[in-house]
Amino acid sequence: MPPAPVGWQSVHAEVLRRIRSREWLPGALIPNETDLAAEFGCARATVSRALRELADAGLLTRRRKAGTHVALNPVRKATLQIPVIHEEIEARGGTYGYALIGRETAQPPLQVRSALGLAAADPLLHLRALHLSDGAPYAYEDRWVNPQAVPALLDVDLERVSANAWLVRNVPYTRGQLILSAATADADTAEILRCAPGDALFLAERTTWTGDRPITWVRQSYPPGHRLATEL
Amino acid sequence: MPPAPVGWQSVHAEVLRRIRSREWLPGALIPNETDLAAEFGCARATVSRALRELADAGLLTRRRKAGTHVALNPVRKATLQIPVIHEEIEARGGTYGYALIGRETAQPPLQVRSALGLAAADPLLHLRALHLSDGAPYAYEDRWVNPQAVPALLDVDLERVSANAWLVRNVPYTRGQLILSAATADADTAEILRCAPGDALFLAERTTWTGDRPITWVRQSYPPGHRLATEL
DNA sequence: CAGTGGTCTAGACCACGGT
DNA sequence: CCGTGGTCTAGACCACTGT
Repeated sequence: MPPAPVGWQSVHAEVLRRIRSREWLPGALIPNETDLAAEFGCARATVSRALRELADAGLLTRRRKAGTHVALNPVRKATLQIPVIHEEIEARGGTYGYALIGRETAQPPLQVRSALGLAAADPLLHLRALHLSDGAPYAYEDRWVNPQAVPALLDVDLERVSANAWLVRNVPYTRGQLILSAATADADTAEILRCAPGDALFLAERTTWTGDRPITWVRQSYPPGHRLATEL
Repeated sequence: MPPAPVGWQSVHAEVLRRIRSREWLPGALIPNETDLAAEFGCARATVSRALRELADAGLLTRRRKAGTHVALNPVRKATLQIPVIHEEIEARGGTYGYALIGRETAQPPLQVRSALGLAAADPLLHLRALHLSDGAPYAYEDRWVNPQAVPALLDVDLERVSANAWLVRNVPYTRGQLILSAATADADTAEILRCAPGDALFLAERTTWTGDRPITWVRQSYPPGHRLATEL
């Protein structure tokens, strides 16, 4: 019988086991790639692949010459999926609805200007919309779009297609920022979301650029009870 | 002069450029690894590495025999860093402080029992603590620990070392869940965080297991103004 | 069945950064 | 300086899956 096949996943699993079992303590130097390859009976590239994955996951720290150490503070990384709301709702089994509340060209407030890095007070396209799940308010969306970066959006029938969906498909971004926070509902927002003024809303603010050209700033407000969950 | 050196990063960059420039449209089939390797003048493994990174990032969809396609919905993934609060505060330039508010053994509420998957009403260690930045309340922590999974924690001087820090260093977890949400502050929490009752708090609830054995459930409440930011 | 991605190998050279 | 990780190569075999 030949020896059990050694793949990078089995090396990954074994190293992970040694870390979790505290056989290799936090901060400890582990054997170098060549030695591990000899021990596991595989090529160095295979060990390299396994250790790279563990380093990406934050469990190992790797430096040339210094070697590979077990991370002192296993960085807890959580990967959030930020789906298009349309799909987020249908994934939960709801029926998606969309209502455009307002569409105008206006001067953005300071918060939006600074987030987008716009110095001049150029007017932006201001869109307000409500996403619905089974007819009930799901999220209120307050969006500012730079028309210079997305001239074609002006010709889109935003009553039928949400700006969200259209932008995702038509304007690739190269950089984006996401900020999560909480805030109490003001009277207007409460009415739109059909909750009480003062209720705690979950906010997700996204800013996106292509290169150094700002595309859009959007704040989605979720009514009480909304949860954003992820596995660690 | 030899041709410019081709590394997987340059292949990555060029493929990314073609996707963003819409040279390769969403849904389109792109050339296979062998052809791309020939085009770029490098080994197939180099192309493979580049395409794998892009697939991991959600920009490409790869299936054997079907080939590699540009993703229709570039999944917007956000990787959140969940640091130990101690470091989170010091990274912002603040001085960390910690105060234990309560420590008792008690029956957990239903929410905690179900999150941990505990059927029997075994008593858990209940810890309440306040994290401070420069003396000001930074986050209120409500934690329930399964003493059967972590007997050694009973001997730790929790006045000096936060349970958070101790657990991170001493109890590796194999599975965890993170839930982010918003809620209004009740009277007790408001007093602890020195904010007004009814203020919107940002909540982060974490549940962790080793194997199928529950370790701890913790809810950290952040006062108004707290933001969790990440790059996309 | 056959095309494509997924992986392994053995060897090589290079870049970084402790010593 | 020189050990260590980072990467590339050319070739090979395998696993999955659409046809």
